[in-house]
Amino acid sequence: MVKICNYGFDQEVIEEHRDIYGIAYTQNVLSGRYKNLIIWYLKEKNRRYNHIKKFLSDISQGSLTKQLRELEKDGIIKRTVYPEVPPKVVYSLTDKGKDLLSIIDLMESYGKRYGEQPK
Amino acid sequence: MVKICNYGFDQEVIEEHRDIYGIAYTQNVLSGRYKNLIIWYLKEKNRRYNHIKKFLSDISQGSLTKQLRELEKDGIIKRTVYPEVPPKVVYSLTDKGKDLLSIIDLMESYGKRYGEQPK
DNA sequence: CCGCATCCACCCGGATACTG
DNA sequence: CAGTATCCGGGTGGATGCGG
Repeated sequence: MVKICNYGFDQEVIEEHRDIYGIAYTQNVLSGRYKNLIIWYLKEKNRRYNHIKKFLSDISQGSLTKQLRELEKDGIIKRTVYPEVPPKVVYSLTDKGKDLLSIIDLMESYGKRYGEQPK
Repeated sequence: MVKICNYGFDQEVIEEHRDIYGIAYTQNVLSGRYKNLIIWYLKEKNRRYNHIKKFLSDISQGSLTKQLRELEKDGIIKRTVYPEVPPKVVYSLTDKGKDLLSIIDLMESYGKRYGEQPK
């Protein structure tokens, strides 16, 4: 059994289907209830912590911070602190993060096509 | 607070960012540890239950059945039962499911580009 | 304003045993 | 072969309180 991210596969399965590496990795980066919404929200422009918080209306502070830290750790977003009082923190997409936008854009158009339309 | 799939948003947020409907919907359809791997695996050809099981080497029977049922309920895959002994069940992608392949293909190439390469 | 630390609830997925 | 039924453990996200 070979470990790939959080998945385990038989050796022979891996040899026959090498593509699963890529899928597993991306799945890992995007796994998290709010991550693709955060990335999408940073597409238009950089955002401050509180803007993201208001956007994801029902997320808790603790959860938001966790998701942001993970995205930062994976190199998807960049965190910039302005040493002011009161503090100001701005999040922006890295190049690696911007490359995810094509995926999220597809998700958006797919959902628009098949999801229930808002009334 | 307006409910969209499993998310809650303020009314004004929704009015300003209607695209979140699509993202939330697609996220919902693909949420599940193994779903995009299953869809990708059905891309090449239709597969029997046990083939999928062997492909996802470390998934349990119960989990696999649950994921397949959800995908079926969302109209992503089709389940065909051949009334033989022993039983034979084949899963295939619907058109709605095939439309997800563009997303998964992008995930695959993204992961190939940024993920750690297998040794 | 933007966090961290802690604790907790819930749900997904895992394990096991059993059927048509 | 392809499930269903049941129970259980871990991890993710929620809630709250405190701090720079």
